[in-house]
Amino acid sequence: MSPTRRIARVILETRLPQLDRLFDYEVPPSLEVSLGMRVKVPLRQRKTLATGFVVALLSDTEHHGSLASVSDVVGPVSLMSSELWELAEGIASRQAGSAADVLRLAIPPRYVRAEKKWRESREVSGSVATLPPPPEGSGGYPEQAWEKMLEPDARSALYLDHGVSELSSGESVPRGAMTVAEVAHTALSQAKSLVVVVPTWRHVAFYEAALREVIPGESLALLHTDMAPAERYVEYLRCLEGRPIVVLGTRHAVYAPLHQLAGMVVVDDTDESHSEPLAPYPHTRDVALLRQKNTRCAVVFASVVHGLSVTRWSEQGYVTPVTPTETFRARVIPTELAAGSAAHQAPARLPSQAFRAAKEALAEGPVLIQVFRAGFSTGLACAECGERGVCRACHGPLRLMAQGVRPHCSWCGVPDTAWRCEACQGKNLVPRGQGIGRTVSDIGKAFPTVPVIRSDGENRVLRVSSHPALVIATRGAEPLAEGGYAAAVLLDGAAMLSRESLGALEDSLHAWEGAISLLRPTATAYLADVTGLPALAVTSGRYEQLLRHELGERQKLKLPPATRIASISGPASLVSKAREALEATGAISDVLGPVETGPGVVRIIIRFSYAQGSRVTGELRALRNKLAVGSAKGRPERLHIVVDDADRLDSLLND
DNA sequence: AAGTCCCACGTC
DNA sequence: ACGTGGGACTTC
Repeated sequence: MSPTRRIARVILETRLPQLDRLFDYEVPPSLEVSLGMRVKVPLRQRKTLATGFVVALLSDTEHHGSLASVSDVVGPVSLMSSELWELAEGIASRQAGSAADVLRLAIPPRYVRAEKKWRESREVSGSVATLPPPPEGSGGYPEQAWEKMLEPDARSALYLDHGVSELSSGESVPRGAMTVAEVAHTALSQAKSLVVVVPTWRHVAFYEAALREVIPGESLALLHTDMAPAERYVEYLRCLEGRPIVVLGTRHAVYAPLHQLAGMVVVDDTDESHSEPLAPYPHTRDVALLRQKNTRCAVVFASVVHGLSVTRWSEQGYVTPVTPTETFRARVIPTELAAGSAAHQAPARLPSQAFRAAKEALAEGPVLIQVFRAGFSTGLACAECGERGVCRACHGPLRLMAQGVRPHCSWCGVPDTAWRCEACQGKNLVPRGQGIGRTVSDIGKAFPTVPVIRSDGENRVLRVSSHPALVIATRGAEPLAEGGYAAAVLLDGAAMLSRESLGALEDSLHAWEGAISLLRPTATAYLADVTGLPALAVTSGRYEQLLRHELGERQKLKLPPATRIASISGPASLVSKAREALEATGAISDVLGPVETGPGVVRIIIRFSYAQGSRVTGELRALRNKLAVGSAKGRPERLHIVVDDADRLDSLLND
């Protein structure tokens, strides 16, 4: 045996759980193979070729038996750093999924022509961008706030300030985007890189404009899902060049391969777009946190109002709040709908006080009307007060499995025979959530002389001028008004809050505070049909008490994020095997279900503590890999596992 | 996924 | 005694 044996340890790019481990291959002398390269390797009887990434280069193997050889190199670029490999492995374990699936999210598909072009241009230009001086600080934050936030190992909850900033081009951006741009400038001035992860295309548009205002174009890379795949690949390659760079993008950007990484800024982490829709369903928040832990860089959660996860970390002292010292917040007035209205059946109408105020404000400029439109699942609510109907045993959502049948809990499957509303003791459950979309045309008719601008998911409007107009937008699609809106009316509050999702409260707070942040300092927002603690919180702009209260409730009811949770579904035999194995470890708190979700397919939900988290998900990953069977005919049988994503869990119930 | 091995069951 | 069809098993 030659002493200079070269062995490549490879993670295969395959979706098969049973191949979610490493394979060693001999490297033939004819091949230039380096760490992180994509290679072609023979698999099973040398008849099929698979691709994979080189995880390690070794001089020996632990494999007993002969090794096959790497057949070829796919491109001479090291696409996967050791850091990325470590991250992918960690996320796979955390989500009980395959490392290869995580790498598929992190590394864009290859485009040979784009890659060639990039390599040629790289040899020619080695230009170094000069950083302009820092922007005239919008101020408002403590001295050295950004330097402290970017220190190694720092974890922060940055409260973005309200308002609209105007760029030199005349375009408007949210002031928070300028704040983040200042942080980016600080990172570059330290010759380090920064990742800015935003939820949607809309955010990319605003943050790109803000960043271009303060940093050179060569120092900015974009990685978002709406761009052409070849372009995305080139941007990924630019990250690998090693020069300090700011990467702006949607959730996949959190994996951007960067050498001198100062930190990651995660914007609006409660936005549902941060939750990955592909297996193993990692959330940007969790990826960012693990990457922070692995590399000891900084992480910043930035938002106008924070959600339950960040609040929980803040309570525990795990993240440090960074708040503006001087800021403004528009006035908020809660208004009630006509007496006796029931949110679950009546279409939301404009409260008379808000109607009058909107009419007046329209003389001064644009008025925003925020509506909540559909997208939420059918469910049950108390006929008397509209409170959502939940199972008394586990607090899962109640559903009517068929017409005229007793409601069943869709988490634990137990029928609820004598339901009582926790809020008002009402006895009747009714379906809810109809007719909200109609509001839009009703309101338009009430203001016949003003232009009406609609902005929603399909019809995206980014900006409106300062001229009077009625801007009706669904939550999250609010255009930016030049100079800020003259007033805002926040409708459908009750429907948003009673939505049958665990994220309802966070979403609502975020939607409201986001809309309020778009107002002029002198303007007023009218919050319709919301009462109690939420109304108090929004009116005062102080959310801590409400969020702490909600966290306390979640603790009592054993709901995330106070506890960890995983849904396991698949063929009944596999699910019960997994259940037995998990119960035998003694590491899980309880099991809900099984519930039959299809012919022969069942689902259980397990709950477990954070302390036992890595043990449970690690075990779950091993079980999934072990129980996966490939059969030539019929669909391969495997477990489908969703970890910690209560909202995805809700949507799975609708399938 | 897909080829290989192996054992149970069937037929003469 | 010999075929064959379907499961389980393995993939460096």
